[in-house]
Amino acid sequence: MALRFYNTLSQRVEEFLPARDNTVRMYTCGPTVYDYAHIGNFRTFTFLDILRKWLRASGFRLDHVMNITDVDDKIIRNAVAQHKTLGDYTETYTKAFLEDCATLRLERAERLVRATAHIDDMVGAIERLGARDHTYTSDGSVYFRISTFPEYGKLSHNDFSGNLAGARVDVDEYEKADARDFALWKAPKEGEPFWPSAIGPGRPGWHIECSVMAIKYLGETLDIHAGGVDLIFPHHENEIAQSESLTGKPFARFWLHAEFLMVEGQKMSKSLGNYYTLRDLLDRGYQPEAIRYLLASAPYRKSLNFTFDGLKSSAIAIDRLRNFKLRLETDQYPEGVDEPLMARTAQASQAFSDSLDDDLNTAEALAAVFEYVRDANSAMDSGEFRAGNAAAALQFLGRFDSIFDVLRPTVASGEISDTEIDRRIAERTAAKKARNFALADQVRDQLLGQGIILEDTKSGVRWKRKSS
RNA sequence: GGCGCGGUAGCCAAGUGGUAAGGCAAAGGUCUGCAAAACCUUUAUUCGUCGGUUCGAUCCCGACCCGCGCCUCCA
Repeated sequence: MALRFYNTLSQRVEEFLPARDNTVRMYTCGPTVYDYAHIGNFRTFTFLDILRKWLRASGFRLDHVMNITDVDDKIIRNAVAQHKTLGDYTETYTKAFLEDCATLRLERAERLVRATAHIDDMVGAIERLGARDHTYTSDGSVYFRISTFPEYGKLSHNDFSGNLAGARVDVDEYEKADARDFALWKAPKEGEPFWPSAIGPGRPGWHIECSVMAIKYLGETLDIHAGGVDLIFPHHENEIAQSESLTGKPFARFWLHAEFLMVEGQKMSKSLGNYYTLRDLLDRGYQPEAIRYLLASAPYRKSLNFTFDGLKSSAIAIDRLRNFKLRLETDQYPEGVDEPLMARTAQASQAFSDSLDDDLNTAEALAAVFEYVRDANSAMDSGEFRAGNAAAALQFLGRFDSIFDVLRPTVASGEISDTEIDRRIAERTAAKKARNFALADQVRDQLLGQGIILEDTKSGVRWKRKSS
């Protein structure tokens, strides 16, 4: 089945292929580094990670650019308040963001680009827009005049044609000709940092960085542009207006947007006390893999209800998969293959792919995996399972984990070593042989106290590190 | 008000015009020195409400109720 995505622009599911040379040129809106990122942010970034991995699994090469917005009103406000330079202030949160991404096993984009490293490019683009009469200057700030872009609203499917004439009362401190016009370049206010430039001193507006950096690195038409649904308007709409006014070409072929995350059935907000950063959850003892699993388990276009129950369920679900893998690796199977079981594995693998091909239906893909796990466990219990089946099952599990990436435990430093564990297990096995079950149980309990779970099986003892 | 998304078992959550995936939780059972793991059985005659189309609707249409997002910088 062919890969297809829901395209916000067309409001339909469309088959996806990159425009040229099998490389997907993708731009995604990264964080504004004024604070630690919260789990709502990571819902979107986890979706992007699954997207990346599935695109590669589908045989495409990736050229993915993600921006770091390191200049904006909040950053300036906080940096000024803390008597820090912009760079010093944003470095802290940029670093924190990259650490958080690593914790959640989110792949790094091929290129991470910072807005402040592209000021000249932005100024140049604003000048070119000015040369084509798309801009005007007011009080030293430069604005994009949206009445010069008739298609404005095509992404968010808003009809602005009736609103353009009568400008509303402006709540902004800046003077705009029309309420919908947006700033390309903002004149500095008292005490604010600014860049000198051919269009006067100031700093870039929010939207221009994405247009400029995307076009610079990926060309005039992207294959995919993605982000959270809240960016559809005005951010992405404005990007389209700028970019297409600049190039005369469609800015992006596919627009993908992740729905919002709820917390315990309510919207996440600081005032409700249900606002969590990744660090908050780790401090409470939740595993990164469980967080990743929960964020990835619902399809990206549905809002996801993030609950602490769900986090616990996710950890247990991961354990089920890890147990399965451990069993495949440690049990002894007779040589050969059972053909019906091979067919079952192939069928499950196909179902997994079909689900992800279908606009990244992760919930359905997981169902395919779990149904298979049950069937394979049954086959192992009944003795039908052969060595060849185990190899095929491990391969399928590997495919699953190359996308979901939750099977590898996050091991804390300072834990008991593998060799020490093996030594203790040998002790216990000897005790069991002597029918000294009291000693055997004592060893098992001691190991459990150190986070090691032992399991007696027909093929011998196997162990695993406790995950929750 | 405009645009968009959603309301499916105790919780999370897929899905299809033909009779409800999966995970977690709960109960019982098999296996086991005891555990653990695994497996089996049970748990929505029903998919927000009310109408309509249809031989048949959770899935299509209409109305209504509820929740969420965007509508000037929030993923």
